[in-house]
Amino acid sequence: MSQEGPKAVTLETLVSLCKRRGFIYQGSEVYGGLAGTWDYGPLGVLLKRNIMNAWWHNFVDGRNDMYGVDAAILMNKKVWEASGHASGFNDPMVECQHCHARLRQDHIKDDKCPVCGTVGQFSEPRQFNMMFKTNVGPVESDDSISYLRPETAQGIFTNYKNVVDSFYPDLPFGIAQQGKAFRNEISPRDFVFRSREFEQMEIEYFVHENEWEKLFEQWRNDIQAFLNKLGLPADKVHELEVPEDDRAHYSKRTIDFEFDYPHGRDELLGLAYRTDFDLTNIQKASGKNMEYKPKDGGEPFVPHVIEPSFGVERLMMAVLTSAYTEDEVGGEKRVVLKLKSELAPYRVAVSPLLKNKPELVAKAQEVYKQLKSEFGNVMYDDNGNIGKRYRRQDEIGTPYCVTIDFQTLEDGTVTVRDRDTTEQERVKTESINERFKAY
RNA sequence: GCGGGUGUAGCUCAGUUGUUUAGAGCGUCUGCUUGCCAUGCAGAAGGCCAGGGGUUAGAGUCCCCUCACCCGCACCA
Repeated sequence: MSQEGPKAVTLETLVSLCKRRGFIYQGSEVYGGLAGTWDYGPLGVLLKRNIMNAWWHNFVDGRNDMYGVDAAILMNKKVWEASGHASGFNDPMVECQHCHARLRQDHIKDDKCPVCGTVGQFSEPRQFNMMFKTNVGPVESDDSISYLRPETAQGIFTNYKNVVDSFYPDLPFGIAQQGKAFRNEISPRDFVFRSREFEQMEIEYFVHENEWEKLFEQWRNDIQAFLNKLGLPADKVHELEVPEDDRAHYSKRTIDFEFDYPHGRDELLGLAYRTDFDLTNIQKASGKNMEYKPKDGGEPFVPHVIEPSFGVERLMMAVLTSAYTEDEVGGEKRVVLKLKSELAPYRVAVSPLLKNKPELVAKAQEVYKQLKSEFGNVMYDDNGNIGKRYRRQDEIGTPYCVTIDFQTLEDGTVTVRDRDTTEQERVKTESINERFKAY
């Protein structure tokens, strides 16, 4: 088989581009870095925000059954005790390689697993808990211990009752949240794919138990449609039906959506049916009633939950991987980020053809301000020569370049150059804003 | 966390058996170019050689430690 089509981008190439062009820098770089942390530069902020907005627009604003929340990162430690995250923090744990039970090492007798009875199949002892521990308030004591949240989901579950009391939504309905989460990963890897501080976009979708299968399928389709909208090619997205043995014990079905990253096929997001596990747990731990009272007077019940859970950085890596292309133009390599217009950091770049001609510069500034005041994410670029500017804008995914040339001074038209086709057209200066609303 | 590798300019990399002022290409900046897809010309800036400690008369180069990144393995509740 000959190698047809574009060569897949390497992780190294992507990391290099991200740094060089101001998307993503290593965290604390001037001090030698801090493993598992990454900082977003001017373009990275824009791209990341565009991705998060696209998600919110698609799954929250675009639906009539969704509510947004933004919970605190610091939470009462009882949250993590109830959820099971806090167990094993103080004691070294071993895992039975056979049944995957996690046990305190000092509870093991005769090297035998008390759960399944297997002998001598334990992993090395270690701290399994990956939560960052901190103290709330000035006095350090056991009572003041809190954790940076290792997932955003609990912030939704703990507000479930608040949202129901405020809005009395009909079932099914969902609560969505975007926000940072923290995990003290043993080995952060693969650029921003696995880091210690990351951003999640999660939905807890509350349903009646009878409906979960139907609604799970709907979510599955909605997710695929969304990924497609972001420009991820269908042949790089894979659904992995997680077998029962690998699922969390409370989950009756989980699909991992995987993507072909530069470092290989790996998880992009998860869709899990979590039953009523979380709300029931909170009900037990807090003593508060988590039941939903049907408006038709039916029996109250604890809703079941379908959870689509996205990692922003992973989605961003998938978007960048999908967008990266290398064209051959006259024997020269042309790097283009073929981002969807709504995701591109800059909507359009404006240049004077030559920067030492005051008439061109003045006109270019005027057009720049005209576009900037309406769209915001517009770049002024007078660096080097026009060919280089086009190439640079290609590399950061700017869909259009507007060039003010000598003809502009004569007839008021500007050149609009298309990123993907490199074709140019002349557009009247007055209608230039209209031209870029079109996306 | 274990094993292997790497770390020199913004990026990609040279730098010999240890020796004066550390190099290239690209990029960046300045000026010129009626110029449209990495154009051409002239000039410039930019490096405590990842950090720390040793060996040596002398260290980018040899040794030790630390940090970060990459590749495997393990891990990813």
